[in-house]
Amino acid sequence: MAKLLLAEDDENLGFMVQDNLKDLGHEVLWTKNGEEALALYHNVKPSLCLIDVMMPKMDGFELARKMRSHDEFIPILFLTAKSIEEDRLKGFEVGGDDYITKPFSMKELSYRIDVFLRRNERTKPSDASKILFGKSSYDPSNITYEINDTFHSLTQMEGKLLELLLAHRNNLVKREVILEKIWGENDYFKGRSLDVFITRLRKYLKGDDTLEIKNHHGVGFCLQIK
Amino acid sequence: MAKLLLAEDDENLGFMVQDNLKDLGHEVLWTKNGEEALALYHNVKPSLCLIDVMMPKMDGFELARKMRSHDEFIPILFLTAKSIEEDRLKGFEVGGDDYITKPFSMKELSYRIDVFLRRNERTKPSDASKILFGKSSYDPSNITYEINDTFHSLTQMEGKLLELLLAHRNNLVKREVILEKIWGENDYFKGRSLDVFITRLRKYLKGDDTLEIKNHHGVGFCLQIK
DNA sequence: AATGATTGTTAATGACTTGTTAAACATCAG
DNA sequence: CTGATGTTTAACAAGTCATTAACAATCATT
Repeated sequence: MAKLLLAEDDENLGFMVQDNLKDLGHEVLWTKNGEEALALYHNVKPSLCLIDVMMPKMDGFELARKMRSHDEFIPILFLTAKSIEEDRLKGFEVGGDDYITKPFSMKELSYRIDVFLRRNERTKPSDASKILFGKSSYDPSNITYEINDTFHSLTQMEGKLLELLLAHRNNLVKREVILEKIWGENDYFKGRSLDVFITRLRKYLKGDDTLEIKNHHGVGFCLQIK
Repeated sequence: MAKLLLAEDDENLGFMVQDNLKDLGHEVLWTKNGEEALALYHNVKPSLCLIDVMMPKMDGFELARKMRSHDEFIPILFLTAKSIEEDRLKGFEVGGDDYITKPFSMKELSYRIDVFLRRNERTKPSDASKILFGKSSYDPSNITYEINDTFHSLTQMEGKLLELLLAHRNNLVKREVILEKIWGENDYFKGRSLDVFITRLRKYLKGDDTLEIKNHHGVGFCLQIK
C-alpha cells in the first residue's frame, strides 16, 4: 500500500509494529537509530515516517528536522512514551505532523497513517489524486471525469481546460488567460477552438446539476458549483 | 488564532467544545444544523471546519461535500460517535481530512486542529478580495455585485463604472473624469451612454437602501453610502 | 500501405449579449 | 418660462457565443 519508514529502538515494539503494518499491506523499513534512519530516508523515498523520539545516535527531533528540510510535505509521526506538552510543542517545531503516545493500539496507529497518506495525496499537486467538485470528480493523471460512477475519458485539451477552470472554481477565468495557458497564443481561431471545447465540456458536465460553465460575455468563463 | 466553524447539534458537547477552543484563542462559529453551517461557511471564510456527522437538515457528509466543492483545500474534520470503518471511508470520499471519535479529549482535538492549520498555511493560495460597501459587495475579478446573498453578474462597462464610483465613494466624480477613464473620449454620445449605465447601476443598487448614486447637475455623480 | 478511429482545428449558421443610439419625459438653474 | 441637463425605456447593429458538422492530422491495427 505504501512505503513506510519506522525508526524505533525498542526491539519488541519495533518488531510488533513492523509486523502489523506489513500485514496491512505496507512496505516497512525498520531501523533502530537516527543516523541509519536518515541514510535510509535518502535512499528509499518513504511516503511516511514513524519516528520514536528517544533514540540512540540521533534523537527523533533532530531526525525529523533534517527530513523536513529535505521534503516539505512528507508526513512525520512521532512515537513517544510521554505525552508531555513540551515534547509535543518541540515536535511541531521541528516539523512533525502528528504524535502518538505509547502504548498505542495498532488500530489507532494504522488509522493515523491512513489519514496522512490520504491527505498528502491531496496536498501534493504533482500526485495522482482526484479533484472533487459538485457530485463529480476529475482525475488529472488519468484525464478522466467521473459522475455517478460513470467514467468519461477526456482528451488532452478537454482535460487541460477542465483542470484550469477547476483551479479557479467559482471564479471567472479570462479568455486571454485560458488561450495563453492552454494554446500559448491568442488569435481568432484559437478562440473559436476554445468555444468548441467549452461546448464539449458542458456536454460531460450535463449529468451533474450542481455544475455549470457560465460565460461572461466578452470576458471569459466560470465553472460554477452550487 | 484562527477562525473555526463548528457544526454540532448536541447542545452540551457543542458548548463545551466552543468554550474550550475560544479559551485557546480561536474564533469559533457554532451552528447546530447543516444548512446553517453551509450558509455561515459562505459568509465568513473559516480556516477549518469541525463537522458532526449526524445532524438535522443536512448531514455532515453532504455538508462536507458542498464545502469541498467550493474550496479544494479547507481542512475538514469529522466528529462522530462511532468509529465504524464504513463511515470513515465515506468521510474521505466526500473530501474529509480527518476523523475524531467521541468521546475525545480537548487536548487531542486542539492538537489535531493545530496540525491542520499549520499544514494548510503552506498550501492555500491567496483568494481574490471583495470590496465591501453598505450592505453590498463588489468582486472586481469576477465582475459580480452581491446584495442579500443574490449575485448579479455585471457587464464590463457596468463593472468599470461601479468600480470607479467605488474608488471615490462618497465623493463627487466629474463626468469628464468618468468619460475619459472609461470611454477614453468625452463627446455627446458617450455622455448619453454614461447616463444609461448610471440608470442600470441604480437598478442593481436599488436592493440596498444604504446606497444612492446622486447627480450633481452639470458636474458629475457621487456614490453615497449612509 | 490501407483502414479506421481519435483528436484538434476550421467552417457555417443561428442565437444571444452588449454598448450605443434614439426618443420621450422629468428635473434643474437662471 | 425656457433651455440645458438628467432619467428612463426601448430599439438597434455589431460583436460574441453556442452548436453542429466537416476537415485534416495523427496514431494504431491490420
